[in-house]
Formats: sequence, C-alpha cells, structure tokens
Amino acid sequence: MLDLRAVLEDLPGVQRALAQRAATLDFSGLEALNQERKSLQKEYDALRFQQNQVSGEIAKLKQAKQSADHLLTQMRGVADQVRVLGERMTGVEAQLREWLLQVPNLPHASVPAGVDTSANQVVRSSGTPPTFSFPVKDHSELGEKLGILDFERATKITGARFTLYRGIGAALERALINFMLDLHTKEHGYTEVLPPFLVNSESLQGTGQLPKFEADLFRTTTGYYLIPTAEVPVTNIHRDEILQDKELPISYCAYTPCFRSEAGAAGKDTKGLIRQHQFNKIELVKFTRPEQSYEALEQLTANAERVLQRLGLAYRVIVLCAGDMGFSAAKTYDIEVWFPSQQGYREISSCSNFEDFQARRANIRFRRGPKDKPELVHTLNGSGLAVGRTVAAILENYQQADGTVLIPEALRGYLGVEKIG
RNA sequence: GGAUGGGUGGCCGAGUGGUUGAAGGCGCUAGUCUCGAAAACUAGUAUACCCGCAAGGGUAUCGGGGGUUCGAAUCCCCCCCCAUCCGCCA
Repeated sequence: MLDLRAVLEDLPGVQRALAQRAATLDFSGLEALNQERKSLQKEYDALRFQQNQVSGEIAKLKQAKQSADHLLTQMRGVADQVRVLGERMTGVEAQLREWLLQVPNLPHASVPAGVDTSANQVVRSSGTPPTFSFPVKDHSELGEKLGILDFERATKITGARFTLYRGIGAALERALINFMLDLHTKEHGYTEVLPPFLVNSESLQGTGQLPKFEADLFRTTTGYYLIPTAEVPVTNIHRDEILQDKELPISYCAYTPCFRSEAGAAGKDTKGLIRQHQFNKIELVKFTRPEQSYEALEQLTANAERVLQRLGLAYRVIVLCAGDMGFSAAKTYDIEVWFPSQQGYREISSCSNFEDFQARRANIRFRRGPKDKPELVHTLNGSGLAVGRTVAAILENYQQADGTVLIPEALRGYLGVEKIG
C-alpha cells in the first residue's frame, strides 16, 4: 500500500510511475474524497468535544448533588448525530483504503520501463549450459522412466497438476530441502522458521495477495487460506509490531509447501513439475532499515544464486521491467535456470524488494532509538529455491545417455547415492 | 466440541458507569549527585488522525465489532484469542 499523503503530494509523479507498469487507475475523486474525510473528521471531533465537555459538567453537578436535567435535555439527540457522522467517516475512510489497496507498488528508479517480458534485462549469467551427444529427454519423461515421478497416479489421487514422488525421487526432494536450509542457515546467516501453512485473510492482505488476487488462492471452509508462498506467514511474523533497531536486519528462511490455484494458467506447462497446485519451496525473507534494503536485495539474490552454483546448474539473473513485476514489488530479480529440453532458461527464483509497501499494509515498524518515532521497515523475499523446479533441472541437466541421472556433488552427502537409475 | 476463568500502555499490574490515556511498579530517556559508574532523587516516557507557521489544541484507541447511556476500560450482545478441566485426537 502506498502512503496516501505521499500520493496526494505528487499525483502526477505517482501516475507516471504507475504508467510504467501499465497500471491504469482512476485518480479522479481521490483528492475530493480525502477532503471529505478531513471535513467529516473536523465536524466529528468538534461534536465529540462538545459532548465530552457537557458530560464532564454533568458529572460535576451530580457529584455536587445538583440537578443536571437541563444539560441532559440539551444533549439528547447528540449521540445520534455523533453516530451518523462516525458512520459516514468510517465509510469514507474505508473507500480511501479500498482504493489504496488496489494500487500496486511504484517501481524503483533502477527498474527498466516496459509492459511485458520483452523489456526484461539480463543482468548476469553463470555456468555453461551442458551439451549432450544424445537426444535429451525432458524431466517428466526421465522421472517417469526412472520410476521416481508418478503424475498419473497423482491425478487419480487428486487431479491435474499434482505429483507423486517415489523412492529416490522423494528422497531427492527431501535432500534438496535440507541442503538449501543448511546452506542458508549455516553459511548465509538466516534463521530457520517453520510457519503455519494456513493463514488468515489479514496476513494475506498484509503481503498483498488480498484483496486483489483471491482467485489464485485455495480457501478452506473455515475461512483460512492455504499459503501460496511462505512469504505470507513469514512476513506476517512481525505484523503489528515495532521492532528494535538493533534487531535489524532480520533474515528468515523457511521450508513450506505452496498451494496455488493457477487460475488462468490453463494449457501452460501442463507436463511435469513446472507448474503445480502444490509444490515445495525454500523462502528467504528479510526485514531491513529503509536505507539498507537495496543492498539486502543484492545479498538475498546472491544467496539464492549460491544454491544453483553449488548444484552446478547454469543460470542467469534477470531484472524484471516495471510491467512484469508482481503487484507489491518495487524491484524484482528473477533467477532462471537452464532447461536442456527447452533449450532455454526457466524461472526458479524470484527475489523482490517491497520497500515499505508490505510494511505499511502489515504495520511492521521499527524504532531507531528510544526517543524516535516508529518508521516502517522494508521487507524483501525470494525463493531460495523452488524445490520441484530444482529437481526438474537436476534431472535434465545431469541426465546420461543411458537414461540414468548423476547426483550433483553437493547433494551426495544428503542422498547417499551418486546416481539415479 | 462442552464447562469455567481471563484478555488493560514496552512489560507487570490496579481499576465494575462520571476530569481514566488510564493508579502503582519495572523498564527506558534526560538531569542532579559522582573522578567515573552504581545507588538515590527529580522530570519525562504510546500510537494514529484533525486544526495550527509554531507553541499548542482537539478526537480516537483498555482483544475485535455492535448496543445501552448525557457519559463506557467498567453494563448488554456477537466474534477472536489465552488458561484450566472434561471429551476427542497426531
């Protein structure tokens, strides 16, 4: 959520910034709505002032055992006026908030303009895509032939876009989770957390999934939602809190499954592990002082890249253009890993700085010193990494001519074998 | 799921209709004292919004929402959460 005051101070600037991400929003009436809010508040405050004053006088008279009847008569009906004004004020405030909640974040100055993926820019590449002297198989074919991925039975158990991992395949997924968590906790200084996988709507509003993106979520009959990413529960750890300056920056990593309805993705990536309703992910989340968040974004992205380096997978880092970023992000790097079957790179991590956008929604603040006013923190997060896609990348990049798959060195200690098949 | 007791400021804790934003204590900040520190003493110490150049003033907030009343932390209703007991369960 943007700061209403800041928006009103520089409407043209905000509109220009939002135009960069192809966000069309109706700003007309915003100023008037805010004026209405102010005048209602003025009226309301004055009336309450009067009410409080007279009530105080009544109290004094009663204590002095004197009649207050004339004052009681005078105040009859005022309470109703207060109620009516209060309701109008609440209504206007709700309208303002509703409007603000629909507005995406403003892109950072370093973000390239553009409305779709064609304006994204490659920042750097690492590793060399492997070459094969035989026709490569894609990961779903490899997984099925090796008996470690069973898409058919998962469809029977649940439906499309689910996977049953089997034997060494299940163990590989688990090994990757442990490997990634160990790397981030032991070498990158993150604190591991294991959050709830169901969250309430306040949490989803805090990180920006609600109210706009309800269709992407699974909702339970109790009104809770399955998390679409650990970003939601982990960022909300500190919702409605004032952190101490010395606590910052805070770095959390978490393993969770993620659940996405994938509404609107019909026909896309229908085969394999790439696009599932349920997948595992290691998430990195940071809370920082505002002046440190861009440095933190570089660091967080580097931490995610480290996983791919250790696994020996070729990847590149993309900076997303304004129009391709998620709703809450001010700047996003996507990390894309090489997929031999597609002769191209596919997203495996997305690392974003949200600046104070989520912090304002979720009311996450910090205090520099005992006498200072609370300020909003900056929040960041990124995948470190999506586990299912990592399994897919390993299968494809480490496949051998005989259909077996070598296990990357870094994982052998976790898995206890050198190859699958 | 049933029963009972609770949710008050950064923390502990008083307060059951009338200057209560809220006693008292702790913590924190500043000052006095000290060579310095501790202790002691003194003062200050919430957040948001509105008016104002400012000084300052006003309003709201005692888990959340509604209601009663001239007036609600205090009374009533609904919801959430916590504790304990029972039931159930991994």
